[in-house]
Amino acid sequence: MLSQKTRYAIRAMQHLADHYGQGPIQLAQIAEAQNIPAKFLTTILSELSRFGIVDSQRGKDGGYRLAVSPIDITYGDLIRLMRGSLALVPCASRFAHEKCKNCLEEENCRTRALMLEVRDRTAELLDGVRLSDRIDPVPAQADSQN
Amino acid sequence: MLSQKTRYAIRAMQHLADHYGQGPIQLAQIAEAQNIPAKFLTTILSELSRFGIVDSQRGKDGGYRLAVSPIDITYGDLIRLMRGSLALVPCASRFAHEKCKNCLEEENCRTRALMLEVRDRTAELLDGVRLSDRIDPVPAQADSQN
DNA sequence: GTATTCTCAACTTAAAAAGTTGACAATATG
DNA sequence: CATATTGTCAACTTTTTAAGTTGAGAATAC
Repeated sequence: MLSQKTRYAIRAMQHLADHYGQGPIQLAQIAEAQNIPAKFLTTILSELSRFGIVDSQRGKDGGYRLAVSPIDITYGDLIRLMRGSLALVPCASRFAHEKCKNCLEEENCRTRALMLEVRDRTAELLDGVRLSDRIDPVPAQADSQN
Repeated sequence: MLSQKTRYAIRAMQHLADHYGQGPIQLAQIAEAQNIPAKFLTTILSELSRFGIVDSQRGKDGGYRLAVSPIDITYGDLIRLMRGSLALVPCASRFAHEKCKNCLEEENCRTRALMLEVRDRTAELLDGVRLSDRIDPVPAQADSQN
């Protein structure tokens, strides 16, 4: 599962993408529109700013804007940035590879191949959609198979 | 990421699958072979036993065995059982659907469609591999793209 | 009846996530 | 330059979840 913080970050970035080219957007406005605790958003936006993916401006009429065109930011980028990896297990991460704690040797791991496949397919999907894309919302019934 | 507990559960189940039809396997043996803290494994196996997916037998020469043929248990099943869902966000879960906390309305969520796609592709992969399958281990270099 | 093995709720500890505080730094404007 | 506005950031608190342990008990075999 994505953390709440990651989800907030995604929504904040969507908000900035939706107002791309319209000058700086204030934190308070994003917080309100996206239903994110303002003080917490502070932490998140500063982080994104340190990552270089948003620019900030202080003082009156300051705020935040994307440092990059929304066409150049994928959901995969955001998730990797915030949570470090798209993989289900540390040893299946491509960018943040790590040995799984208490595991047997990777060479004879029974699930690593599968986990790598999952991570690759996930990446394919998440890297295929950009902040500039407006995705059609899913109608409510589409998901009531349970 | 999968929790440590889920990973332990998977390995324990693999161990039982590998010894399917050979009578009950003792917890201590699984713990040792799979490098899982024995006392913690106690909790995990009891849980799996309550789920009805393993059978247990007490007393001398007791132990655990799969309650179902390993051909009828997929990795998807195990992960769903242990962590409740395969999805990245609560609202994209098919079996444990839930509203995402602090989110906007699902009807105009910008990522739900994508998240549902990810969950479906993940499920397709994870439900396509069974405990009876021996997967070829991935050679160490295959993953060194970083 | 005793040794063995699983059961399970209650507990502890540790770690991560979520969120807040408050002092400070940059900028705009009068 | 004074002041209001807005972002910065490290330190902190609180809450939640994960990880693991304890110990008394119940079933079974011999």
